[in-house]
Amino acid sequence: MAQTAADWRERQREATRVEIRRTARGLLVESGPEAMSVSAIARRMGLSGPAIYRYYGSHDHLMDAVIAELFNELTEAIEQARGGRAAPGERLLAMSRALRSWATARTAEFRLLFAAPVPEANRRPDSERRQAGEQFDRIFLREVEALWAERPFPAPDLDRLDPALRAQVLAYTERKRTALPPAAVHVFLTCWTRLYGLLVMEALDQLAFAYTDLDPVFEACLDDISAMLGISEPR
Amino acid sequence: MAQTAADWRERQREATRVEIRRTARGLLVESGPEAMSVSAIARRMGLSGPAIYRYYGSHDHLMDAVIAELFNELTEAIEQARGGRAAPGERLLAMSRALRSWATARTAEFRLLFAAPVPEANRRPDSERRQAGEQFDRIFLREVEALWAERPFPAPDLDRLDPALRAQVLAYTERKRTALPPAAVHVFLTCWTRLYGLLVMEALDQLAFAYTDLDPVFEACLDDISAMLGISEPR
DNA sequence: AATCTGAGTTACAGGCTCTAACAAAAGTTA
DNA sequence: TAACTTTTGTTAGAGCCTGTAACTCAGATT
Repeated sequence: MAQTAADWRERQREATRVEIRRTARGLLVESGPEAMSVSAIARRMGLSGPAIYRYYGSHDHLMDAVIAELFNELTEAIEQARGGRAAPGERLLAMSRALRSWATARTAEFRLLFAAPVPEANRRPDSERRQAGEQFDRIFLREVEALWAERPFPAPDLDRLDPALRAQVLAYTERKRTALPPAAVHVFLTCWTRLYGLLVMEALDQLAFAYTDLDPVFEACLDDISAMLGISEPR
Repeated sequence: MAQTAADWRERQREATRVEIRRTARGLLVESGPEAMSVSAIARRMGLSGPAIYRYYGSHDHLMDAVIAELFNELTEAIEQARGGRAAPGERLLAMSRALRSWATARTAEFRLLFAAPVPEANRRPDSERRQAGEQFDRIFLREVEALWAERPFPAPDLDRLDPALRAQVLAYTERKRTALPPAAVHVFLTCWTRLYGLLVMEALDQLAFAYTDLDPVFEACLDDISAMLGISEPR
């Protein structure tokens, strides 16, 4: 089917949006998050400020778009790292390391994604940003499902959990429509929170009081997680 | 000794500074961190903007002062919660819960302290802010020292640690002049990072994707930590 | 009483977000 | 091709912000 002129205009429009986001990200990396101002982006693009508002209705909307794009990029990087290796355990470790590589190589971006308060906007279930975030979570969940399918790891009996916690784990299990039994979901969430927490603290420099090099700290965390998930790491 | 007029002036000055910080904090709680602008603070105090600069040289300096004050307040709240109970283990749990209570009751303030990138300023070892932060860390370390003295918890042999990690633990042990053996310091840091990470993630709403109520999650984390530190919790 | 100091003031420079009104470019149609 | 419509840019400006400069004025010192 031939392209209509409207299609072409729309493509032009999208190209400009891409350039706006690219410029914003350049400023982020060079000069920090507060440098991503509408004015500064426009200036760098050779436009005058208000022109940007033709493409993004507000600074917040622009930020959401940048964040969603980064989420997708990160997701892709991790899927790349997963590769086609046989053992799900190894894949999971590779993915975790890829996540951290991304976080340390792109600290400014990582902070934007994870080390900033999740704003109201992200609560809207239809927001592009939220979608991107959820897809990101999912790739880890899927991998743990594969791991469980291949060789179930020890999961504590749900009855031993605090009822309030159990209810939330059940709700999450339901929501995500995962094949994993709730007890395993609980283990997954525990691991995930731990990994995630460490990376966020690192990104915020909040661990500088004790550590200067977090490589071995992260590896120790991975050891813990491997133990919980019954992954025997080839040392 | 009688007070000189200069003393009185200095007291006035300090009183004004206190009011500035109090006003800033009010704005923080009511309208978020970005509401703590010099202008807004002055406006609310019935002053004109530049007056504030007589008391704090820049917005950043003012923020540092607010943060240092909050650190001290938090430290005091935790020392309060420690109380005089006999068992160091119970004291540690009480302190941890007090920390979380403070974090959840005063989310905006907690975010300011822990969930924002540690700026350069905090690297200056003489900064009031850094001092306050270090004193905060110390109270937990001191308590673990007491715990260790009373009943040493199992600590893994240092030789089993990654050399890079071991070096950092040794350096930290040295720096803090603690009586704790390095192996125990490592356990302490692991526990602390875990607790800390969970609270920061909660404060940033980064766990909302899975949990709505973090009370039981936190308690589960405390269970883990108790196990590592050999604290038998009375259930 | 004259002077000095410190705390406040206004004015302003330069940044930001975002709206309003207008100009120019580009595509559409008679 | 000429006239019309839509889209994309422009400038002007309101109203925030941080921070500096220059001024006023009250209170303490000499």
